[in-house]
Amino acid sequence: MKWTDLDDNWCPVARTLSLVGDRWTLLILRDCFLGLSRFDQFAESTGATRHIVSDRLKRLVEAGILEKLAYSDRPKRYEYKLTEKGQEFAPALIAFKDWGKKHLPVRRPTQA
Amino acid sequence: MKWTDLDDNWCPVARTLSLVGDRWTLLILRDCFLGLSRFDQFAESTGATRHIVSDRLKRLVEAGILEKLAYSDRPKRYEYKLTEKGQEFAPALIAFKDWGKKHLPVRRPTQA
DNA sequence: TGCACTAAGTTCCAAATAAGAACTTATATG
DNA sequence: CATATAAGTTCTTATTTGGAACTTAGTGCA
Repeated sequence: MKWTDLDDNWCPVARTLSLVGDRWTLLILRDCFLGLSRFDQFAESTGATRHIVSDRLKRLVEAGILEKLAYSDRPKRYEYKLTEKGQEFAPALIAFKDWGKKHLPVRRPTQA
Repeated sequence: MKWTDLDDNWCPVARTLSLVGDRWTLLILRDCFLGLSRFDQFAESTGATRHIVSDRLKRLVEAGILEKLAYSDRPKRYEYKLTEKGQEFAPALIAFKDWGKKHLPVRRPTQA
C-alpha cells in the first residue's frame, strides 16, 4: 500500500501522516516555525536534496499548510510562509521536540 | 543525506525524526496506543508490507520505544509493548490526531 | 500418521523514490 | 562582458519499498 492512499483512512493520525508523515516534510515545517522561508534555506538547513525540497514544498502548498508568496518581482523570487492551518501544527512539533530533548540527548556535539 | 544521519543533529526534533519520522513507524506506534501488539495485527491494521513491519519493529525495539516479549513458549510467539519511553510519545500522536480531525475531514467513508 | 493451520518472520524481484551533482532561467552587479 | 544569486529542474545511480511467496516451529484434528 502506498502512503498517499492513507488520505481517506478512518484514522485522523493516518490522514495527517499521508500529508506530512515524512522526515523532510516535518523538518521543513520545523524550519518554518524557526522563521526560515526560502528554498535555499530549507535545502541547507535540513540537508535534504533540492529535489526533495522542491517536491515537499509543492505538496505543502497544495495541502494549504504553506503558501508561496513573491517577495521580489524582478527577478521573480518566492518565499514560503505557514498558513493558519500550518501554524496549528505547532503542538505536534513541540511534542517531538520535548520527547527528543528528554529521550535523545546529543552524544557527539555537531561540528561547530 | 540519509535520515539516520540526523541522529546527532543539534535539533531535538530532527533527532526524534531520525528514529520515528516515517509514516509506517508512526502508524505502528498509533496501533500500540490502541492496544495492538502482534506482528500480524500491525501488518493488517497499517497496510504496510510484512517486510516494513519487521524492519520498523526492529528499529523501535533497538531504540527502546517498544519491547519484545514472549507470550508463548511453545511455539515461540512474541508481542510488542510500549516501554515508558514509548508511552511518553503519546502527546505527539494526540497532536497529530487533533490536527487531522480539524483539518482533514474524511471525504469518502472507508468501505465498511 | 499425516494434513491443514497459525504466528512471526524472511526472501525474492520489480517498481518507486531518493541522493548528489550539474544544469537552467532570469536578473543584477562590477 | 563575466560573475553572482535564487529558485528550481534534470540526469544517473543507489537505496528503499511493494507484493507475493516461502520458512519455521509447533498445534489440532480426523
